[in-house]
Amino acid sequence: MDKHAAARLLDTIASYQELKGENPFKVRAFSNAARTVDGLAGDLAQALASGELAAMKGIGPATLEVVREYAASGRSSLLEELRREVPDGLVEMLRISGLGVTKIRTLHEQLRISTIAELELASRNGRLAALPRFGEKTAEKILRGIEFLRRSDAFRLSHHAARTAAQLAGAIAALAGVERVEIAGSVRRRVEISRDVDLAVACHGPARSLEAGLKGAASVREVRSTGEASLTVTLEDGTTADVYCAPPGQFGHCLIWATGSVTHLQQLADRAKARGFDLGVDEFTREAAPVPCPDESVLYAALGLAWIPPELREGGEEIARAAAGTLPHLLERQDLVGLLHCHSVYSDGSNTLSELAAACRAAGYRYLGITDHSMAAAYAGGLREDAVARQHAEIDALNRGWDDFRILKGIEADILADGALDYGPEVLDRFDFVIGSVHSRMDQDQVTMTQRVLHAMDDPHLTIVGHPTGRLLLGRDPFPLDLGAIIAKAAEREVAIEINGDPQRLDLDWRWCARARDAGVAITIGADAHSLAGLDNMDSGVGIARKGWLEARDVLNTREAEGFLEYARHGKAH
DNA sequence: GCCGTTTTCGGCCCGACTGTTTTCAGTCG
Repeated sequence: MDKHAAARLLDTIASYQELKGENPFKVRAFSNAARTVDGLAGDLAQALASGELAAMKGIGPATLEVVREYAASGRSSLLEELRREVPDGLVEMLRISGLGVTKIRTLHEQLRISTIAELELASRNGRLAALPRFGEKTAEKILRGIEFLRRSDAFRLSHHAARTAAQLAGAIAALAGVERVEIAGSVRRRVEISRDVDLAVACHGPARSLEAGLKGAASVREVRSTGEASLTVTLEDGTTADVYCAPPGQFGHCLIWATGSVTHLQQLADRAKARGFDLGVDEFTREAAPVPCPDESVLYAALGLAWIPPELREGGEEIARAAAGTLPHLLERQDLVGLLHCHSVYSDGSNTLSELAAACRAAGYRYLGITDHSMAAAYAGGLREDAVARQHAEIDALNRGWDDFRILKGIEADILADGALDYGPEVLDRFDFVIGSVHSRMDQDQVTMTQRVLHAMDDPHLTIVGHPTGRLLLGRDPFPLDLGAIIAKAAEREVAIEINGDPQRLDLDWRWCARARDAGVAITIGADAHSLAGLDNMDSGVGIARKGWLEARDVLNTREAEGFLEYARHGKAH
C-alpha cells in the first residue's frame, strides 16, 4: 500500500473538514496524522499490521481507522461523506495563495461561488472586490493565484512523477513479450518538475501487443495506440505516460529517444548526419540499414561519443565534452559521508536525535549535522536558548556512545528581515556550523532581499546559505534575488551554498550549480529532513548536483567531519 | 481528534504583515 496516497487522503479529509467549519484542532489532528504517515520510514501495510502505526504519536483511533479502511478497500467513507457536504471546488481554492477558509466560505455563502471558474469571473467583474473585507488587491492576488495554479497543474514534482513511472514500469515488466523496461524522459534526466512520464520498453511484438495487458493493469484509466512503436497511457491520477517500444536489438536508440531532451536529440541527429548516419524518431540507420544498438553506449560510440549521463542531456556542452572525452565524473550518493540539514523533535521534526543518528549511521553516513529551527521560527518550534543547551547536552551524550559516527551541532538560523541572524554571537558561537535561511518577509524587492542575504553572509558564524531562493516548486515562485551577487560574495567570504534536496525545493537550481562551482563556491547537499523518510531527500539533492555538472570534490559534505568542521571554523576566523 | 514529567479533561504554534478597515480579521510561514 502506498503510504503517500494514504497521507494525501488524510490531508484531503483535513481540507474538507476545515471548509466545513470543523474544530480547527480536529483539522490539525488529521494534518498531523498525514504528516506522520508520510514520514513513516518503512512499509505502511506492515506498520498497520504490527501495530506500529497505532502506537505512533499523532495517530489515534479515528485517523487509524481511516488508514485501515483505505488499506482494506481503497476508499474512505469519511471522505465520501464530506464530499457530499462540501463542493470539491472549494477545496481546490485552498491552494490559492491569499485564500483561506474564511474567505472561501464567505465567497460561497455570499456569492454562491463553488468553482475556480466562478471565482475567476467574480474576481474580474468586481463582485468579489465589493464584498466586505475584500478589495481590489485581494481580487488581483486571487487572479495571480489562479494563474499560478493553472501553470502548476500541468506539471508534477519529480519524485511524484518518478513514483508513478516506477509503478507503471513494474506493470509493463510483468507483461508477456517484454524483456526490459526503463524509465526515460525528464524523470530520468532528473528535471525538477515533469509534465508527463516516458518509458522505454524492449519487447518482441509491436507496441499494440501490450495494449490489452495494460488496460487491465492497476491505476491505468486509458490506453491509446499512437503508432507502430508507441502507446499513450492515461493513469487514474491524470498522469499521461508515453511508452516507446523497440525490439531488444534497437533498445539503445529507443531509450535515448525516449529520454531526450529535444535539444540534445537535435544535436545528436546533426552529428549523426555529418557522420553518414540517420538518427530519427523511429530508427538509427546507416545507408538505410538499421544499425544494431542494444544499449545506449553503442549508439553514442558509433557517433564517436562517450556515453552521456542522462542528467547532462540538456543541449549544453555535453556532446562536445563527450567527443573530447572530458565529461565529468558526476557526484554519487556514496560520495557523501555527511548528512546535513536535519530537523528533530526539538523543533518541527518528527524523530529524536538518536533515531535520526541511527538511521544515518545505518545508511553509511559518518556524521549527521542536526539543524533545528532557530527562535524566530516560532511556528516551527524554533529553539530558545535553553533548548539549545539541552540539545547540545544530548548530542554530547549520544556522541560518547560511538567511535565511528558523530552528530554535529548545527542550527538553521533565520535570516531576519534586516539580514541579521536571529541569535546573538554568544549563542551562535556554541554551534559547530550555521545554516542561514530566509523564512519570512519574502515579499521584499530584489535589491532589499539581496542586501539582506549579503548582510547575513558577513556574519562570521554563517557556514551555509540554505535554500537560497525560497522557492516551492509548483507552490511558490522564488523570491527575487540577485544570485550572481550571492555567488560572488559566497566565494569571497567562503560561505557554502546549499542544494536543498527537499523535492519541493531543489534550491539552488541546477542551472546555477556550475556557475557557483566555477566561482569557487563550495556546495552542500542538504536533506532538510523532518522525518526518517526525509533522509532520502539526499538522493534528490544528488540528482540536482549531477544535473548541475558537479563532482564529489565540489561538494562539502563529501569531506569527513573534520574537513567539514575545518571549513566551518575557517569562516569564523574571517 | 490527540495527548499526557501539567495525565482522562483542557489545551493544542505564535508573531508579523496585509488589506481592509478606522481597530482588526485573515493569512502565512
